[in-house]
Amino acid sequence: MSDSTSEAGSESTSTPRRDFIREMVADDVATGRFGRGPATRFPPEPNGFLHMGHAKSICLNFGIAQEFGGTCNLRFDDTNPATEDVRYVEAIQRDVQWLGFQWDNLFYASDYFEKLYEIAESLVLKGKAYVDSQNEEEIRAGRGTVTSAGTPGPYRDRSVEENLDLLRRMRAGEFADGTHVLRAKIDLAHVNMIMRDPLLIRIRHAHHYRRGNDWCIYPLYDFAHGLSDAIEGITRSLCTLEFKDSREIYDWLVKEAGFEHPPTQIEFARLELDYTILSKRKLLRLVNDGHVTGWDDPRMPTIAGLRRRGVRPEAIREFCETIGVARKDARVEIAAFEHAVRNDLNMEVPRVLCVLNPLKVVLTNYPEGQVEDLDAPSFPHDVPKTGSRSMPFSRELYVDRDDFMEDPPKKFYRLAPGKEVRLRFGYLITCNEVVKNDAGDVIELRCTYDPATRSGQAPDGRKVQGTIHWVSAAQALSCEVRVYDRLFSQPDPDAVPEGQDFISALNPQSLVVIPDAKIEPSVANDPIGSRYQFERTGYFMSEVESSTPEKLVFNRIVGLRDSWAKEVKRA
RNA sequence: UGCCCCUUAGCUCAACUGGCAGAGCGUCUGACUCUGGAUCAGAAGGUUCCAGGUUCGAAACCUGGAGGGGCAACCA
Repeated sequence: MSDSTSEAGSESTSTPRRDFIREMVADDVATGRFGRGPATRFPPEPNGFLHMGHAKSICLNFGIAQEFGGTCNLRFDDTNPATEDVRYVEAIQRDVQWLGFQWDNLFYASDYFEKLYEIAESLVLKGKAYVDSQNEEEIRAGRGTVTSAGTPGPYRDRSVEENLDLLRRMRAGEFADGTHVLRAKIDLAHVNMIMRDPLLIRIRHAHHYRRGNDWCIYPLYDFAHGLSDAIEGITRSLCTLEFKDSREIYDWLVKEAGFEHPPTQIEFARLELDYTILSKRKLLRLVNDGHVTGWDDPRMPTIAGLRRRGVRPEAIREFCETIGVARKDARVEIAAFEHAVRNDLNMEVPRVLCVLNPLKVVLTNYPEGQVEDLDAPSFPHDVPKTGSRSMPFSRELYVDRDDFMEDPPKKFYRLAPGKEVRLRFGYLITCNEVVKNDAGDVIELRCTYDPATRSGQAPDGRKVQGTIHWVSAAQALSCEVRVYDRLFSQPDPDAVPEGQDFISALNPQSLVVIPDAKIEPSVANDPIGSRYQFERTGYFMSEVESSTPEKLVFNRIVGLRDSWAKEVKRA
C-alpha cells in the first residue's frame, strides 16, 4: 500500500518489488508509448464460476489499474453460444466485487459482433481473408503438421467479390453450420501453426444467451480477443502462457484492422495449486457429476466456494500478492494458501472453545449445582484487539476425546489416568477414574479439580504441561461442524494411473460432518457468518446457508498447524 | 521431428535494462511460560541444469548439450 512519503529522509526502503509486467507498464507510463493511460481488462468467458486462477488474473489486472492510475474493464468473452449463460455472468460480477475490485466499464464481446464483422469485410476487401468451404477434416489436413507445411485448399484463391458475397450470405443465415468459415489469408507454411490461415468466423445457428437467435456467425477467440482489446483501448492485454503462440495473430489482426497504438499482449504463468484443480472444464464435471454440491461447495477452489467456506477476500488478495507473477509455469503449494488464510484470520477473529468430539468429565469434588463465570479474553496477547466473554464452569464438562488417552505414549501432555492438565482459562484437573460402557468404550472421566488454581497457575508452583479446551455440559450449545479438507488426496490430481482420471484422485475425507459438537454459549447471539478460531482446532465460520439460531452449523475454514499430529506421524 | 517458453535453497517461486542471489513453506533452536498447534525471534540450507564463450563483472548475454512444458479445436 502507499506509505506516506512525508516521513523524513528514509530512501524508499520499502519500494515494492515489481514483476516484469508492472515494469513494462511503468515504462509505458514513463514513455507515453500508447498515448493513453494504462488500460487493462479481465476477460472471462461466462461458462463457469471464477476460481483461484482467475483471482490471480483479477488481482493483476485490477491491481495494475489501481497502482498506475489506469482503468480496468470487466469484459465477458462471450463468443461461444454453446457454453455460456447469464447465471455465470451474474456470478462473475458478484465474485469480482467481493474480491474488492470495481471495473471501470462492463463490456461484452457479443456487443462487438457487428464491429468485428465490419473488420472481417475489410480484410476480405484487402484480400487478407477468404471464405473456405472445406469441411473440418479437410481444413485440418490442409494445415499440415508441426514439422511439415500445409497445403492450400481449393477455395483459397476465391475472388474478393465471391468472398464478400459468401461472407454476407453467411451473416444473412443462408448457410448451414460448418459449410463455410472465414479464414485469414496468411501463410500455410508458417512455423507458427496458428498463423496457417487461422479461422476467424464460423457459422453457428444457436441461441446465444444475450444475442438470442439474431446472430449466426460467431468469431473465434483469436479473431475476437485482440480486436476487442483494441476497440476498448486496452494498452496491455494480460493472458496466460498457453496463448503465447496467439500473440502473432493478435498483432497481425490489430495491425490489419488499422488501430493506432494497438494493445500488446503479455503472457504470464497460469496458477496451479496443489491438491485441487483449476480448470473450469473439470470443475464443471465435479458439479455435474455430483461430486460436490455445486460451484459454491466449500471444497471448491472457486471464489464462491471459498467465500462460503469462510475465507476472506483479504486472504485471497494477500495470497495473490505473495505468489507473484512470472513467465515460468508455477505450481504453488496449497499450504501457502492455507498460510495466507490463517495469517489473515489470526489478527481478526475472536477465540472460542468448541469441543468437536465430546467426552464427559465429572468433577467429583466440585459442588453440585454450582456455576461460576470464568473470564476469558477473546484474543491472545499478541493480537492487538480487546474483548472477552465469560464462560460458565460447572461440575459436568465436555472435553475432546482426542485429549484423553487411557494408555498414553510418552510426551502425551493431555488427560490420562492420574495425569493433571489445565483447562483453558480455568482450573487444573486430575483424572482419577475412567468410566466405560459394556462395550468397553470410555464414556466418562471422573476427575478432581484444584480449587486453588482458578488462575490456571498452581500456588505451589508445580508445572502442568498441557492445556486443553472444554465447555460446561449444561450450558454448551450443540452444533454441527463440517470439517472440510483438501478436495484431492494427491498434489497433482491429474497424475493418476493409465485409464483413470482426476475423479479417482478425489479425497473421500474432504468433508467430515460432526453432527453434535459442543460450543461455549457465548456465540449464541452472534450473527450468522461470524468467524472464530476454535482454540487448538482451527478457524471456523457459521454456515450462511444452513445455520439457524436453533442449530448452528460451522464450516472449518482451515485447520491450525498441528505439530502433535506430526509427532504422531513420525512415531 | 519444426517453432516458442522454462530449468535458481529440501519444496514452491522471486531477482527491473549484466552490479553483494532473496521470499514463503518446510526443518531446527529459542521466546511468550494459560492455544503442544497461535504469535514472535534466530539459525541451518546455493557449483543459479551441464560445457564452453563475451565482459572489469553473468542467474541474466552468445554457442552447444541435457531435462521439462506449450502449439497441429469451426473451445477460450
